[in-house]
Amino acid sequence: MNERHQRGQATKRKIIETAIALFHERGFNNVTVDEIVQKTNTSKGAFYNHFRSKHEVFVEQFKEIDQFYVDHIVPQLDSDKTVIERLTLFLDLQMNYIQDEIGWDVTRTIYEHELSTEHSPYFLDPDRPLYDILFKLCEEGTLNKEFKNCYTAGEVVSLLIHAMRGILYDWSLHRGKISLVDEQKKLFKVILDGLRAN
Amino acid sequence: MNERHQRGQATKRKIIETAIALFHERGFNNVTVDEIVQKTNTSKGAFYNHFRSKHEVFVEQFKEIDQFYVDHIVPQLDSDKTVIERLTLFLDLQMNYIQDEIGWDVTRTIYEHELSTEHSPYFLDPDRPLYDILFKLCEEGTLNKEFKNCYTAGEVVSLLIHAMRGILYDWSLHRGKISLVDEQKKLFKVILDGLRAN
DNA sequence: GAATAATAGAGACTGCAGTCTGTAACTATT
DNA sequence: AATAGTTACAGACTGCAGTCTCTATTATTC
Repeated sequence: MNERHQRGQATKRKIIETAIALFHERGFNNVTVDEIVQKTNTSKGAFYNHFRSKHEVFVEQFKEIDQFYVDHIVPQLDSDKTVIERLTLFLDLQMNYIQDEIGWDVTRTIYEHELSTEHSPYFLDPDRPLYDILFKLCEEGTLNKEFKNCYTAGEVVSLLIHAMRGILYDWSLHRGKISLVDEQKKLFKVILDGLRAN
Repeated sequence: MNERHQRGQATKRKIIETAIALFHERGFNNVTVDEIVQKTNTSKGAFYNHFRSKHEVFVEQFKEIDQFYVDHIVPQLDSDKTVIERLTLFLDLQMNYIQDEIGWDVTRTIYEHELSTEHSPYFLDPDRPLYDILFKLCEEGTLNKEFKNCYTAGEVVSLLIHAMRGILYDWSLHRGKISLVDEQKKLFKVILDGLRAN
């Protein structure tokens, strides 16, 4: 149960790397599975043995996003700051990262695929680190009474997630021609103003 | 410039009606263009003469939504009320209509395909009645000083649209298992609170 | 009204994601 | 070590959206 498996993983890795490079170069829709397969000297059989769809290769890249949050953003959230300040910082760093490192085409592809009926979406996975990060922050915010007391932590998280989705959706729809970072700043300022206890 | 054109329009109508009925019956993805074409005794040539894609036929149905806004919601917006009250009412009636009459699966399909089309998406059509409705309301709101004076009407519309997209996206993602109407109420309450001049 | 242009439509064809069947190389079992 | 089971992979094949070319009929121009 080893040598064969390892060769398999090597093939998978090779496909991921090649595919992601090609997608980045020319866009998801302009890269065919046949091309990926040819460039990696593998086959359709190999490809679909490791991935259920062309989209699924993207999920690999997408998981980097949450990992980045955990590794690089959360440690920067200085606990001297108020929860609202920390949320603002988190959202700002998050959107900057997505805009600069992930790009609208990858985001678009993920948002499209998550809606497609076939497989159950990663966005709804309750174990996604993102949800945990936000929930902990919001919980602290409700305890601190930073938020109006009619909102529970869970409700605040839901609101923020909805807003995030909307911004990222529209940014993808506009093919990056609106500024994710600017739009995010405006929307979350309003939302956090609306949540803040007076 | 007449008889031929009329026959063309009749064909187009026949295709729309048949297609929408089939989509409703078995879902967008389970209906093929070949089937539509066969059932209407037309051809691929006819179909793609009238529509640029299969999705475009589907959008016809979605356009009803905007028509509904114009015909049934806008007239209810009593101008005695403040702009914020009118916006709240508009959003409430809108989401009720989408939840009850359009349904999450149609919404999901639209949201998915708006991201995927090569052609420019209906959502970005600046002539969509929705944008005009919202803009006029928000413009009045800024003139009235109902909103904090740092926001232009255009910015307020953008915020509302982002929020709407996020809510509808998540509702579709959850396959209607969250209440569109409830989530909408919570989110827009916060946003309008955040926008309101003190 | 003859000649020319325009276009609704027919249907064969292409491109590509995803499936299906087969196989060779490996692993597990006895 | 012989046999049976497993799996990474190959590549032919299918299904379907969308394109291309061609035609027949209607509109326009002189």
